[in-house]
Amino acid sequence: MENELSKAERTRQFIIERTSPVFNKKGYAGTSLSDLTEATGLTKGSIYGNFKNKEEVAAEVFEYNSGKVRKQIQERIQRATSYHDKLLVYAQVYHSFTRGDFIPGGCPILNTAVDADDTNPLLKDKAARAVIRWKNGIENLIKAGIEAGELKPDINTTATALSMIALIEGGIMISKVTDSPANLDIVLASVHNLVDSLKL
Amino acid sequence: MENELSKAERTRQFIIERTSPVFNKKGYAGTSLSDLTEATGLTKGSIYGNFKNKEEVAAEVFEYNSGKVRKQIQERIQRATSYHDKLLVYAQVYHSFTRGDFIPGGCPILNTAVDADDTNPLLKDKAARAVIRWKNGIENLIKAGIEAGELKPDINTTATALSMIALIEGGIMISKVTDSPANLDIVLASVHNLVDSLKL
DNA sequence: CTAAAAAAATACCAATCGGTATTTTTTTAG
DNA sequence: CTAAAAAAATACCGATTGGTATTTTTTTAG
Repeated sequence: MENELSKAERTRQFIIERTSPVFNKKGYAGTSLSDLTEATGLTKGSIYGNFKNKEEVAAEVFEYNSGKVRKQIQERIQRATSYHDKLLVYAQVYHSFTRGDFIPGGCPILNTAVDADDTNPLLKDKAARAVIRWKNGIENLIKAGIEAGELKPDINTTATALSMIALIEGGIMISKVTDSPANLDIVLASVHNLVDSLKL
Repeated sequence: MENELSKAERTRQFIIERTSPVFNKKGYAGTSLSDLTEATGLTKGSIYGNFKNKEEVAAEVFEYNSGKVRKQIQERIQRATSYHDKLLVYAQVYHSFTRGDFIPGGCPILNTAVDADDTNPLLKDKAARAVIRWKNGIENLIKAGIEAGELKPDINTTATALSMIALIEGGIMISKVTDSPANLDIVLASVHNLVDSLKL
């Protein structure tokens, strides 16, 4: 066998990839087993041979979707030279969100958080961890920027991080529901201004 | 008959009131007909005698929930004397959101927008109209504040309105998923700062 | 108080739901 | 190439889904 991945690993990944847009668009309750068989071309027996149940597929799909966004952001942050530019990456990456279909259905964190916060503890916990990780990432960038002498030393890091995330997620919600990418641009300009105001 | 409302009108309203927390928490697909009969104590026949289908109940429930929030805000805005204080009402009202259960399940606009934007055109349209109405309300307050000589004349009204809404809705999402009302307070403080910065 | 009208309950429907036991096919290691 | 192991397909399960036709009960107007 040439492939390093077992058949099981490969179909698991295949199921996750194919069903990821469905869960992100329709939500957990709105996605049925027949949606999964339709999206994959596989049968129920095959899906249940690779996953314990629907919830396990949804959980792995969330990790897949949110990980995709996170890696894209991390990559761009590494390429950015100043901490100011690193912080701007968030506004830039989410700009492309409402346009193309990098992640069909929009931000998986927003979708899963709202979908699961009153219904599914497992998915809620995963969404919460993603938010906290994101917050910590921004805070650490700001702190590093301060230590490097690039940013103002008196910044409220937590308030800045949470406000950036809130603006982005709220902006995505607004632009998606109003079918207006321009609305997201306007809100992302506020994120841009916020990041600019951190500079010394 | 003492009551001015017909029996049909009264049960219609009764069904809307009783099922409103269910739809707001579980979403459209996640709410079943048996959830509706359970919440009301009525039978399916009774519900379908008063509503065309599940979607019509959900649509009226959204109007009920979002209207409840809107009226609360309007009432407080009328009592506020300065335009600065009127704009602050938004931050104040949503503060109580994550605490008590004024609207169980959180902001109906956020919930319905995210729930319906890829699945239910009717509910999506209602959520979109609610967002736009909210945006126009803020814009009109700012314009009136400028004309009254209370606020800076060079404010970007659309950007300010959309950023306020995005901050509030994003903040609600964050605080609900992380089970931290403090996180909402932090974001609402940013809204407060934003409103303060509009003053002459 | 009564009779017509309206509302609610009962009983039912096919379709689909998430999930499992079993059989068939494919992969894998020797 | 072969045989054991694993994966996928088939066939099935009871429960629930949204919705309707019909009957019973309640409201309403005179």
